[in-house]
Amino acid sequence: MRHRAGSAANIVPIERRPLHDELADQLRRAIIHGELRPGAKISEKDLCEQFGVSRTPIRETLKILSTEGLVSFAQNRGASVTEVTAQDIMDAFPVMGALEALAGELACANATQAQIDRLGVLQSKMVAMFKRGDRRGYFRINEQIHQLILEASCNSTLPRLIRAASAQVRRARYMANLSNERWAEAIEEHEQILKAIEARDGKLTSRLLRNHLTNKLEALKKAFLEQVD
Amino acid sequence: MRHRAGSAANIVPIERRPLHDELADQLRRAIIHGELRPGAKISEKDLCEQFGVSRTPIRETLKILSTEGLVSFAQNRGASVTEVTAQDIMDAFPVMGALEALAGELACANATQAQIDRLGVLQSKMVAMFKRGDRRGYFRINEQIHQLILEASCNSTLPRLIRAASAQVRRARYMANLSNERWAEAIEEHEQILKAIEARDGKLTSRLLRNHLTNKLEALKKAFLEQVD
DNA sequence: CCCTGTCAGATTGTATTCAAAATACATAAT
DNA sequence: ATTATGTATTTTGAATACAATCTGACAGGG
Repeated sequence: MRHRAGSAANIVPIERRPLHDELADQLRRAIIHGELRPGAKISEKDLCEQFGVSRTPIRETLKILSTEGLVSFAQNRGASVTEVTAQDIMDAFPVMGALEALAGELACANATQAQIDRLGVLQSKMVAMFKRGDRRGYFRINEQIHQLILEASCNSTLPRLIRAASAQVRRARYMANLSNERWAEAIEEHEQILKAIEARDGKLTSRLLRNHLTNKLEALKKAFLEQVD
Repeated sequence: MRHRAGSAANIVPIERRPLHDELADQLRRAIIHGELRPGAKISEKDLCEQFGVSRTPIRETLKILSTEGLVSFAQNRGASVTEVTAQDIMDAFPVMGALEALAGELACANATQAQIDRLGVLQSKMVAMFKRGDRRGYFRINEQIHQLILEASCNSTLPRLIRAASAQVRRARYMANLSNERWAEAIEEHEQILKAIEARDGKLTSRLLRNHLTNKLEALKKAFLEQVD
């Protein structure tokens, strides 16, 4: 627990985030989930009406998302959701792979035992989700695992970068379904990764994570080819 | 020549960049060069007066730099130049190393022969700068080389990410001087990297680039320890 | 003397307004 | 009919205006 205020229970620090922050989260989510389609024009006026705010925070938000690569600007012609070609998505995977591999390697060196234990717990939860066939739950735990590895890496640069790269990869998830075979494979890969981290074998962890991303991409390619509807 | 307008000579498309673009470039440079010190408060009003623009584009610019990690915001307390601890800078190097290594590996697979030839030319120029003792010129060519490798990698995600990571690394350059010994070493390393790319040996290129960054960091650490003034 | 509370001034966050450019539409010319 | 030109409308880019929050000084009480 981070804050303590007297003996009162459930005192939680009130937080009032700036509008651009809140807006960025919502728009980011909408883009990643595909609710805003690639290439779709983003009208500032429309957004103002939807969110009930003025153009200033909207414009600041769009600048942020633009830097993150989710939104593109055309001179005097406003913003649009960045188009992603299949190539763009494929490009994102090796980069993500390199970064996650590094995170894993560093985590082997820097993780606390508590963090490694927690990884084990999450892994079990994830397997439970798999057995239950709960895809949404699986993805949630999966993200928590990657997040924990990231934290354990104790590197201040990685989070920002991975965040910047992951958006495209996460977009991909919403464009093609996870096949059952691939799902089982992924679970198995995670099992190995966990073992490698527990053994604090940096090189192995690194290689496994890179392969994990490569396999993810291969599965995605296949799913795309089959899903020509 | 990209445009042709009748027979008139030297007709060049006029370009008017948005203010936030121009501003971002200038502020980014100022921060990287250390003209704006880490931790320094950034007053919007002051910037308005300095640049002769209103607060709107200034604020958009600050949001951009904030996403890039160069500027930090405190709730209702405005922006300041992001503090970098020695640890932060050290953290940036392995990340940068992983990304550059990937860029090199991909470049080996995807570079055109023309690009590789051009790398050779740049390498010669860089050696010339070294022999002349022209540090500024050296850094300029050095950046062009890394830029070219990046282009040759034909990956759409890498440029944005490397850009995001490189700022910290480039900041470091302005905080400690390049020793003559390290300079000579770096030239030699570049020579090897070039050879590996010419041989299109992806694995080797990758390893050399990662080491290059590691050595850069080691040299930096040493320079810092000596420079206790 | 230190702590607390209040208030003026300054600064940031957001809304509104003004200006410039792009699009849409109507009209004229070939 | 089709292209080109001129005008109106819309939308973006930037500036200004207003509101909320913070800073710091100072007064009064413990």
